[in-house]
Amino acid sequence: MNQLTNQQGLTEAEFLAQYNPNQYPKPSVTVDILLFTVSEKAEENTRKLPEKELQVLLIKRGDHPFIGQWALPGGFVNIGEDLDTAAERELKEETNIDHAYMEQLYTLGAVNRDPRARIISVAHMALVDRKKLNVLAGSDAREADWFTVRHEIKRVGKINTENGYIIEKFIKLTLTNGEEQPYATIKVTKNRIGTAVKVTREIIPEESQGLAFDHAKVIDQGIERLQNKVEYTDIAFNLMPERFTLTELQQVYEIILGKELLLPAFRKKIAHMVIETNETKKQGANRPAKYYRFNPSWEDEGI
Amino acid sequence: MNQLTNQQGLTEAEFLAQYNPNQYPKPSVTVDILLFTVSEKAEENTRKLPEKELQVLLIKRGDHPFIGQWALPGGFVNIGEDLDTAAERELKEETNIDHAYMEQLYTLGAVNRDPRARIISVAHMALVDRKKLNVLAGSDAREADWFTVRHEIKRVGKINTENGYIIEKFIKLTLTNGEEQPYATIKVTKNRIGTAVKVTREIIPEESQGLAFDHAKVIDQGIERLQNKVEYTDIAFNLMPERFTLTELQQVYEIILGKELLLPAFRKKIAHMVIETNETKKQGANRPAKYYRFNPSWEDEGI
DNA sequence: TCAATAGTGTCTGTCAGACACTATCGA
DNA sequence: TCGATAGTGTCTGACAGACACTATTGA
Repeated sequence: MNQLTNQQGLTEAEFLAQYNPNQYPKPSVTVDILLFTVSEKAEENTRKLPEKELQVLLIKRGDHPFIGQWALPGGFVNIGEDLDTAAERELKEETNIDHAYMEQLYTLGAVNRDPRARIISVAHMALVDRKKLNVLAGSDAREADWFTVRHEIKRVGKINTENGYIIEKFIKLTLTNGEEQPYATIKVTKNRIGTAVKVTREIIPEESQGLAFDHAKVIDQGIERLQNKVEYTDIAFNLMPERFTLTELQQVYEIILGKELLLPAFRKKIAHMVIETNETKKQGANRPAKYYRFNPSWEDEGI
Repeated sequence: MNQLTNQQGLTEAEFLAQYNPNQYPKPSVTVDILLFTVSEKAEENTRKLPEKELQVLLIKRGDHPFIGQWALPGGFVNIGEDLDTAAERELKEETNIDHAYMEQLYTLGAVNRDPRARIISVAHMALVDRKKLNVLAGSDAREADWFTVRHEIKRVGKINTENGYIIEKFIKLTLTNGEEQPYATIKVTKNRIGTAVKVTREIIPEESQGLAFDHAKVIDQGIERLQNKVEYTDIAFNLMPERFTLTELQQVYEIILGKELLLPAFRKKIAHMVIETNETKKQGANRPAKYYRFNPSWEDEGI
C-alpha cells in the first residue's frame, strides 16, 4: 500500500477510510444480452433446402415499464460482480449455456431511457449454435421466444452543410415469432462537421411498436457489428454446429449480410478456414454434401 | 401513458410512484477519455522531414488512489447527464474543443478496479488534430501532458488444448513525455473452447509502472481499434489538419499501424479519399509537396 | 431421365506489393 | 551537381465477381 500523502496529509489508507462513495446520486447499472442464433424454417418440400433465418431471443415484460412488450434479456449488475460475470450469468439463466461467444456491444446511457430511474445498460452480443439450445430458454416464469429478424435499409439521404454533411439512414427492423410482430424504425445520423464525425441512433416512435426501452437500437447495432465482423473474422462460426456443410455456412453468411453470395467465390474465400471431413450429409434427391468443421488454426498460416 | 396493470394491479403511474431505485447498492459510473493526437518531433536538420508520433493525453493524479501516477482524463457522470454528454463535457474541459471525433470504446467493470468503491467506467476514444490544440490542455490546477505512445508485441504463444486453443499475446506499452516514462505490459488471452472464443486483457503488475487504474488496457484497446478502423474507414483524417500533404497522411497511417508503407501503394489506396489543392508546402531543399484536403464524398462513389 | 443440390475450372478486372523511374527544390 | 523529398508508371500475383461446366443423388 502506498504511503504517499495527499494535500490533506492523508495516506492512502486514511483517504480510503474517509472516502464517501455516496456523496452524489448514482445510476443503476444493468447488462442486456443480444443473443443471436440461426434457425431453419420447417422444410415443406423434401427436395428443397430449408431456409435459414437470423433469430434473436426476446423476453415478454411482465411488469412495468413497457409491460407486455418485448425486451432483451438482462438484469441488474450485482455490486460485487464483474460486468462480464453479470453478462455470463444472464446468458446462463436464459439459455443454460456456459461457453458462448460474447462481446461487449455498447453502453446505453441516455438519461430518460428508463422511466423508473437513471439506468445505464451495458449491452452484450452473444452468438450460439442452435443445436446447443435444446434446453429451451425461459425456464423461469417469464415468457421468452425466438424472433426472426429482418433488417432493411429504407431510405438514405445526404444533405451537404456549410462545413460538412449529414447522412440520414432509415432502418426498418421487423421481428416475428409467428404470432407477434414488433417492429421499429431507426434513424442513423452521420454528421460530419469539418473533420469530426458523429454517429447517432434514434428510434422513430411513430414507426415503432412492441419493443421495450431502446432495445431496437441494440439489435440494429448488433447486426451492424455482425455484418462488419463477418467480413474479416471467423465470428460466423460461433453460429455453426460442430459439423456443417459449406452450403449451410454460406446461408449463415447470407442472412447476416442480407444478400446472396456467389457459390464459387464464397468457397474460395472460406476454404482455408474449414477442414474437410469424410462424412456426408444426405438430405434428398441430390448429391450429398460433405461435412466440414472449423479450422481453428486458419490464422496461423502466415507463421 | 400506459393504463395496463401489472400482477399487483398497479398502473404504470402507480408502479413508478412506488418504485424504489435504492433497493440495492449501486456502482458509481465515470467516463474516461482516451485522447489521441499526432505530433511532430522538433526538426534538427532542415533537409530531414520531422518524424510524427502518436500521442495520448494523461493527467497526473493529485489525490489517492494512485497518487502521483498518470491517468486518463475523466470523471463522474452526473445523474441528469447523458453518457455522451458527459464524455463531451470532459473533452471540452481538457482541450477546450467542441467538435472532435469521439466514439465509445469499452466499459470497464471489474469489481476491484478502483479501491475507493465499485466504479464502472465507460471509456471513450477521441481523436483531434494537433493544430486545434493551441489552447493547451490542463487549464485547471491539474498537471496534464502529452505522452508519446510506443506499442510493441513482445511475444505470442499458442497452446493447443483439449477442444480448442489458447493464444497469449504480450504487449508492451511505453509512454514518454520527455521526463517520465510510465509503461505497462498487457497480456491478451484469446481462449477458444469449441466454437466459443473469449478474449481477455490483463495487466501484468510486475512489468508495469506509473499508470493508474486499468487505464493501460484502455490505451491498448484504443490502439487496436484505431489499427482496425484505419484500414477500412476514414478515421485517420480526424487526426489531420484541414490541409495536409500525402506524406504527412502516410506518416499518420504508419504510426498507427506501427509499420512502414510503400509510397505508391499508399497513394493509390487513398487517392479517392482526398482532393488535390493547388497550394504546395515548401519545406527545404527539395521538391515541394502538394497540399490535399479530405474528400467528404469519397464514400458516395458507387451511388 | 430429371430435378435439385454439390462442387470445380477458368476468365477477368481490381488492387496491393514491389521496384524502377522521373520531377523539383535549395545548398 | 547532389541530397533530399515528391510523385508516376508498370509489372506481378492474389483474389473476388461472374459464369460455364461437371458430379451425385433419389424419385
